[in-house]
Amino acid sequence: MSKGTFYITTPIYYPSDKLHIGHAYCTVATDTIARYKRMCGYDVMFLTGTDEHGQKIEEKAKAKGVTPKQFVDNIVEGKGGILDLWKLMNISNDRFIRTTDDYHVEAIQNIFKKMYDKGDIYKGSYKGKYCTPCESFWTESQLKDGKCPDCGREVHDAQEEAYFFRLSKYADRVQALLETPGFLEPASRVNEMINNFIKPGLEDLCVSRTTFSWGIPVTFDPGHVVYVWVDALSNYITALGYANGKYDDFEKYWPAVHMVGKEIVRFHSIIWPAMLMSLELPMPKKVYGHGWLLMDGGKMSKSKGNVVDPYLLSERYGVDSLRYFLMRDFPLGSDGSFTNELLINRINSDLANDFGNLVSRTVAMVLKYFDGTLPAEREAAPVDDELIGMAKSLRDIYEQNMESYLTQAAVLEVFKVISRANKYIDETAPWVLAKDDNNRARLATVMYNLLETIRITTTLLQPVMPDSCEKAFAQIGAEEKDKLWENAKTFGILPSNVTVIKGDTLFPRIDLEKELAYLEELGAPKTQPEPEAVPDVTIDEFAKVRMTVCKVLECENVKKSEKLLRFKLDDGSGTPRQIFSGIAKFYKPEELIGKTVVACTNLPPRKMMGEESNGMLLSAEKEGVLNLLMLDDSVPAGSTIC
RNA sequence: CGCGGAGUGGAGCAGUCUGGCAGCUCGUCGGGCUCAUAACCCGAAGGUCGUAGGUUCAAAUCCUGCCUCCGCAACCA
Repeated sequence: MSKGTFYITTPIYYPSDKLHIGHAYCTVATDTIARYKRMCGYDVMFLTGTDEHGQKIEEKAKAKGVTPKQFVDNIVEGKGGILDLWKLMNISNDRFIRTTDDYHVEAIQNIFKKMYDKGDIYKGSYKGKYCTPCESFWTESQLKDGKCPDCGREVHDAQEEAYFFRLSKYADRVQALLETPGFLEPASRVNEMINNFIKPGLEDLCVSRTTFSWGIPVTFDPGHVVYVWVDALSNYITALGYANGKYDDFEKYWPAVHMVGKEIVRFHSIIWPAMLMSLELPMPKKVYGHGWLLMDGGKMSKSKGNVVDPYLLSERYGVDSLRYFLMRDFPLGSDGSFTNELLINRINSDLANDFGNLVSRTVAMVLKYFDGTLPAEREAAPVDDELIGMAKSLRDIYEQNMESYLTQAAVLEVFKVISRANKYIDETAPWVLAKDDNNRARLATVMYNLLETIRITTTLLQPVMPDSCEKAFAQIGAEEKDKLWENAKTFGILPSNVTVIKGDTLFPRIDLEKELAYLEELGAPKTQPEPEAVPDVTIDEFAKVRMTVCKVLECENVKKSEKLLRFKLDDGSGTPRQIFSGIAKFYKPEELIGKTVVACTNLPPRKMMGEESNGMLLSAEKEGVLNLLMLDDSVPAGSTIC
């Protein structure tokens, strides 16, 4: 029965925070494809996991006063954590990899060594470009006007050593791979990758760090830890047992289909293939860059307070409803906007009104007219043909779409048939047939055709809504064999004397107004990041901050920047001080000239839009609106705040 | 001239490659039905396809300019 193996992966997520609906979207899409492939008879390996190393987690853990491992353990395995979320959302991953797992660590060390021995990883010594305050080093091309891209300060020749991967060596082969039809989808990403990254020239990639320790140590050079690329991307092969003894599935499942967000297409379609080339392994079968869910037209982000909690939505409206919405409303390859209203409308119209209600009314009629069990007699009519025809041809259309990762279109086709079935009920008017006993055979035929249509559509909806389909099957009296893919293109699989069973409402209707009000109320506090505990500051620490009263001498917009204003200030020192401030949205430059403002003047200089900013103007902020702190003009420039 | 995406009835989208009566879902209005989850079925209204020009017998579709929105990048100390 097995058609062979199929290996599909999600990205491994970075557990520095709770996951949001965007992560859930990607994972549900991958899960749907994995379930579809299993249904078709493939031996599927579906992998997801977490990428747990790196500076950011090290810092977050430190701020919380726990070890990095404790920190990620809590986010991954803790209550309401990532594992809980995937369990709740019915994600059918076969394996879950954490980059802190022993076998992965071991494998990475082996892989690193292997690439080093081959000469594809070499120890580099910089000509320069180290930023001491940031403790970061940069490649020549990363520098902004020759200065640190992070803080804008001067960099100096660094004697820092680091390991590099010869990415440049594989540029031509990577380009050829990118141009291979079907490798990177949607195809529009191909040009983006080639134009932005390949054509300007690939530079060798720094693959080790010495500036933080939360990572996998380089075995032959303590002090270095493996940086994200090798560590994270390799998960796709280490999870199969490559270069480690934990599993032995590499030969069986590799190569993979990688589902990734469009922001990380670059790493998966350029760096990862180059690494595989170095390891002399086969290329991934496909990299699919899916779009993003946008909130009210904008990107989802914590700072915008528009992060949607998949946990909350799943629990309130049902996992399958959420899964269905994600697969139905968004074309996989492009962005889509997420709103609560769309979600609820979709659940009501498609799931409650069309699908759920079809099952409900059909089962109710079989119960009412035949006490639940159909008699064997049949009487066909021409009106049956269109419905039966659509139901029989549905599987092929569905398959075609699913094979092209057009999950949205596949689901849409299923619902066309569901709609047709609802129309069929009107056309045949079973309640009229039921009035005359002579119509028994005809009535039974109508009921049977409906049950069969439900069986086929439910079969095909299983990858998206596994639990609900199970419930629907139970109601129409389907047995295991009736749920199979092999039987989804045949009409007449249910026994002619099938018995239906009344069940609970599959998808209860949702009161739109009420729920929107509820979500809004809940959303406000819920989407705000938990207020970080504000640590106490000693008077000594506070005294370190030097705040100086300044008069605005000049103020102008910075060209090509929508946020920045450039200020020349009289800080009482005699030489004008230049400060940039991101308040262009709230003030016109001319209205600020001559005003008395306050600046923090002992911050290190910072490079902004190519120029130096020497300090920070103080503003009052609430809900994203900034008000520049202005003093009475009688306060002289150069006064300090104390 | 940094890179890219998008502007189509009230909302969300398809159609643009390969010109040929402007389509889908939701919403609104009218009707039908009573098996069903106030559901289902039928019908109607509603669009100068962002804008200005060009090519053509014919443009949402091809070409040129412009406007607006969004994402990346940058930046928001």
